[in-house]
Amino acid sequence: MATYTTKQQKAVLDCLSERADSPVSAAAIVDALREQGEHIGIATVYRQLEKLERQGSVHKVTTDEGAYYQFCTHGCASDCCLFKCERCGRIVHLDCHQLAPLYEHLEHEHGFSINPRKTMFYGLCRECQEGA
Amino acid sequence: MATYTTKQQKAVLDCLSERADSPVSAAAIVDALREQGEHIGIATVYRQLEKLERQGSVHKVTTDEGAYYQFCTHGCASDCCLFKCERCGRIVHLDCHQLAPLYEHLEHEHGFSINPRKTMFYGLCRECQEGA
DNA sequence: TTGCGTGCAAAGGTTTTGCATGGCA
DNA sequence: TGCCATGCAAAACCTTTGCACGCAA
Repeated sequence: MATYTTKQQKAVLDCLSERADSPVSAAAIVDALREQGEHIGIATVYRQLEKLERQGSVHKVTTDEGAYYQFCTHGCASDCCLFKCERCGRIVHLDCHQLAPLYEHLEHEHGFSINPRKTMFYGLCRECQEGA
Repeated sequence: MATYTTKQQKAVLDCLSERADSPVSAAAIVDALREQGEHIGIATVYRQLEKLERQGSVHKVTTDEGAYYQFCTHGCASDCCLFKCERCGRIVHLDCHQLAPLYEHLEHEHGFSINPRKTMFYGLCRECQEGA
């Protein structure tokens, strides 16, 4: 199956790569592109996101507020995860050298091989803890 | 505000407690109760789940396939998390003594206080790894 | 009897799908 | 020119809400 390069395709990918490492929702992509004067149907955005996810350029992460997509610059090695603040809703990409040994332990002792790209920690970020 | 004890309320709670520690969707609760001959509207189930969540007897967890609710027998201390297999969809409650030090590290070194009740690891369970 | 809880249906939000048209190769 | 990609609208889900009625206290 051949695959064409369209301007919509490029627009979605550009939009994500400009926001590398910060997850964006499909609706936010449509809004961002509209501000640049590009009108793209949300169905197209979803279809492009699915395609980008299949080819591995973009990661889909699921939260308590719907799906987010992120263009990942680094290789998403075994020492990262995602964190979402339950108060402010911010999602951050968290790198921590202590994750790798944990993931290894979970794999060898518990039989679960972890996908760091989707793994999501919930809690409160520093700012929201202070404000609480 | 007074609160009444209804048979629907009891049915939802019983259904969850029979499946303690394994997350169940709202639709699954309706189905399970129907099999017992109890017809309960899904709106009622959602309303009961919300109430149970507010009073802390039930935890709501969000996955890539919608919300699940679980009756938690133990205190959900700082050494647990949830794991969902990306292949078979099974969700398990994972207790691991290595989680507590990680959560502490994330709190003190990264400023994120973790909520183990909602934190969700994704990956492959042992069975699905072998079958892959 | 009072008013909370229920059921049904409708509404809301997000994501997917069908179909005719547009545009890349 | 072929056929993949797009856009729009409709459909499909999941979850919430409105409203009249039922039922616990």
